[in-house]
Amino acid sequence: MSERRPYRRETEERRREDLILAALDLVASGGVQAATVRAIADRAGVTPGLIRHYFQTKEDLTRAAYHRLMQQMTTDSAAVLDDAPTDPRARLARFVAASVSPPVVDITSVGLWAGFVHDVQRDVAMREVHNATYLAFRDKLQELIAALPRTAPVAQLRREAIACNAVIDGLWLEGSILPEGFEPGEIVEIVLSSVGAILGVDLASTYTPDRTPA
Amino acid sequence: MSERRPYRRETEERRREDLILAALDLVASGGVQAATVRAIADRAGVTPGLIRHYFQTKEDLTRAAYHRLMQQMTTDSAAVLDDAPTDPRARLARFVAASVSPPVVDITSVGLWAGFVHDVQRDVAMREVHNATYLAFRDKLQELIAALPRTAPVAQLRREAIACNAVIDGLWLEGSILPEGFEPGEIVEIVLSSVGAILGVDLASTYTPDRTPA
DNA sequence: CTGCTTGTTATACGGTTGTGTAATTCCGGC
DNA sequence: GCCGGAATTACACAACCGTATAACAAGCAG
Repeated sequence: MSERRPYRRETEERRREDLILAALDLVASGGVQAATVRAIADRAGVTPGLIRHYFQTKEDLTRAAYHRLMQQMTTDSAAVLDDAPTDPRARLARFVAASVSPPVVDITSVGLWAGFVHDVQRDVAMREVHNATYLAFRDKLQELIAALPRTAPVAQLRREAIACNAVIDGLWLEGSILPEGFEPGEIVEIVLSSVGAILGVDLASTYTPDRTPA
Repeated sequence: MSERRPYRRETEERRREDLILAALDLVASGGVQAATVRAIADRAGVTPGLIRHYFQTKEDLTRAAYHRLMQQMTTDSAAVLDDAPTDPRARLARFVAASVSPPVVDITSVGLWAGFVHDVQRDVAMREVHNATYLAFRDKLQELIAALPRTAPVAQLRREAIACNAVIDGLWLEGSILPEGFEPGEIVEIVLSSVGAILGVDLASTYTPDRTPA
C-alpha cells in the first residue's frame, strides 16, 4: 500500500554536515537525551538507517558534532582579529569582547556545551578535541597578552592567560545561562575592565564597540 | 521458586536521602542518561517501584537532586567563613580560595552540574533553584567585597562581584575539567592575584593557605 | 500473639532506544 | 538506454525506558 519514500542522492560531505547540524540542533533545544538517531534523522530529512551508513556508531556522530561545535566557537572568537587594528591593546580588547558577545554567547551555547561535558570526561577522543581547542584559545590569548607594550616575565604570562581565560569563561557561562540578568553591554564592560585590571593595562578606552557596517 | 527479596522499613527522610544521593552518584559517573529509575533504585539498594512511592515522578527526583547539589556546593564554600578571621581581606581571600579548592572543585562536580544545565534552562522550578543559589553566592561575595577597607561606589560593587564571580566560575570549570593541567596550589594563587587585581587590593599576602589541624 | 497499616517488592505494559540486515531506487558509466 | 553499484529506505529485534498497579511482609498498636 504505502509508497516507498522518494529521495535524492547527496555527497558524503553534505550528508555528514546535515546530520551533524541536526544533532547539534537537537542537543541545543532538547538536551542530549533528545538527540536520538530517529530524531536526528528526521530533522536531517532522512531515515534513521542512513546515520549508520555515514557513522559507524552513534558515538561517532556525537564526537563529530562536538568537534564541529568547538571548531565553530573558536572560529567565531578569532574571526574579529582578521581585520583588527595593529595596536596590541585594541587587538586584545576586540578579541576579549568578542568572546563574551554573540554569536559565541547565546542562549543555547552553554546548554549545547554542557551536554557534551560528560562525554568529554570519559571519551579519550573527545577529551583530545577539548584540550586542543581549549589550549588553542588560551594560547591565542597569551599571544595577544605578550604583545602588549609592557615587560612581563614568561611565567607570569601563563598565569595571566589562565586568569583572563577564566574571566571570559565565567562571563560566558553567566551571560548565556542568565541573559536577562545583565544589561546590554554590561558584560563587555566588565570583561574589559577586569581583564585590564589583571594585566595592569587600560583596555576599555581602546575598544571600539562595533564597526556596524552600513 | 524465587524468594521475595527481604527488606527493612526505613524513615521517609532516610529513603529520600539515599535515592537523591544515588541519583547524583549516577549522574556524576555516567551522565544524566545513566540515572535511570532502575539504576538509581539498584544503587540505593531498593527496587524501582519504591522511587514512585517517594517521588511522584522522576522529574521530581531530578529536581530534588539538583537542589541538593547546589545546596551542598554553597554550603562547602561558605563553611570556611565559620571560623574565619575578622580581617575583611583575609575573610575574602579565604572564601575565594575555598571556592576553587576541594571539595567544591573536584573531578565530578562539573560533570554533575553540567548534567542539569539543560533542565535548568527549561524547567521553571530548577531555574529558580539555580537563580537563588547563584545570586546567594554572588551576594555573599559582594558583601565580602563591600567590607574591604576602601571606598567604592555601590554601582561598582555589583560589577566587581560579577567579575570576581566570573573568575571563580572559570577557574572552577577549568580546574575540574582539566585538573592535571595545573600545578598544585596554582589555581588558588591565580584566583587570589586576579581577584586582588580586579579589586585593587592585595589578597595573597593575607591568605593563610590552610589551618591543617593536628 | 494477632491484626492493620503501609513501606516495599513484583510484575506488566506501551513506547523508545541503538543496531543489524534485507529490500529498493537513484544515478553515473558505458 | 540500460546496467550495476551504492546510497537510501524499510523492517526487525532485543534491550531498556518511565509508569501503573497488585501482591506481599515488616513492624507497630492492641
